[in-house]
Amino acid sequence: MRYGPHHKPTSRARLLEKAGALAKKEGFGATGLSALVSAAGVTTGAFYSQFTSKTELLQAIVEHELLKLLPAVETPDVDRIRAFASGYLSDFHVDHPELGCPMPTLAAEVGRASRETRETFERTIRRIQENLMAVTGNAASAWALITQAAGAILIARAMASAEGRTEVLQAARAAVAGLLPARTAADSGVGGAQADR
Amino acid sequence: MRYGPHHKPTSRARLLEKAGALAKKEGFGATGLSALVSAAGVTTGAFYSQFTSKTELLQAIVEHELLKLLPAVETPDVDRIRAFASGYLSDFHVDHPELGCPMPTLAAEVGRASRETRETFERTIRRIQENLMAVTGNAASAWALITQAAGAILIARAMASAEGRTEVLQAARAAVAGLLPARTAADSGVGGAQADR
DNA sequence: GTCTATAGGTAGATAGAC
DNA sequence: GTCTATCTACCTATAGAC
Repeated sequence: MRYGPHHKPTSRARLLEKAGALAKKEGFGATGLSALVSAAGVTTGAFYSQFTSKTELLQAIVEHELLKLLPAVETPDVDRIRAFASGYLSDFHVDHPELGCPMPTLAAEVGRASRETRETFERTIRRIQENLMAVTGNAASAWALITQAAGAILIARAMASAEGRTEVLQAARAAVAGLLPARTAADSGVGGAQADR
Repeated sequence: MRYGPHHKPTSRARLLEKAGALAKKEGFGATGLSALVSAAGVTTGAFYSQFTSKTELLQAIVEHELLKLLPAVETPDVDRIRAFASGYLSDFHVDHPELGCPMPTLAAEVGRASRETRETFERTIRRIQENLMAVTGNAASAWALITQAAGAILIARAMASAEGRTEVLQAARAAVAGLLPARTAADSGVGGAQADR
């Protein structure tokens, strides 16, 4: 869907977007419902007209956030995937969890959540993995790409020093390169590629 | 230190061990202090005689749990590291967070914690990475080994189906094999290696 | 559908007895 | 050092007005 410049998103859409960002930044369980709904500019009354419980919100956020990653991997172009990985494994991503991937921030909480929530996670992450398969050529490398990238952001954020974070990110970039088809001798440029953001 | 059969651990030691297991299973922030101290068989009074706050407990748990991993990687023997990785990337580890590595369960919370807590994490994880370097031969592969393994457990636990979990673990095992020195043609056995657990 | 107000429960932390 | 009892604050969820 496309929206005009003066379109006001529904309460549900604003909740998914703003509460999702806050949950990624501060943790879902650690953030009170009042903070989550305030971020979206509404109150608990509006929230409970859209969701039946707080745990249902986690499920909706996980699906919404993972679907936002999908367009970036819907391509058979290896260079576009390389560029995306470069942006994913960046200092910016480490420093801005609220704008980034939900896996490093929320996957541990999903692992402790209801089966329904985990089914939503699995169904959606599979769509990402299937798209990556078109580039890696096999299922295992696509999964390894995902877990290497998510794990690197998870650990980089837990490090205190900028040097430590850089070491982790550099290592992950090299590992991801090893999981993707080799580059031809012709187009070997020196890094750069700011990726999608 | 070694203890005799009738040695009773100190309150602090029991808190680190039992509260650590519970925090890994249910999440640190999500678990109330009373549950954490009850798991150790003590009360809040005993707790506050050992720690000044709940957040200080997280820091102590992170250090304690990471140090428990250290002996397993204190070897230059590639086969022992391979065996350890096999146990790490197992169904058992996915199913028993309370007995496993603190990174997949607690790293996201560490990333949101105080600088002091993150410094403790970085200092201790570096000791593990330095030991792995003796086997991988370079710093980057040692980091990539860590982030690949932790990321795989993180994502496997968020999956709903046994099939999904198995796919993720298998992919990670293959990726880890690619980061370790190649096996000689002589000793190529078919998997197995139940590892230390 | 969304607001305000509030119910009932539990959180982290402290005080005083022993 | 460790217990029990308790403080204040905040939690999720609901009720009733509009």
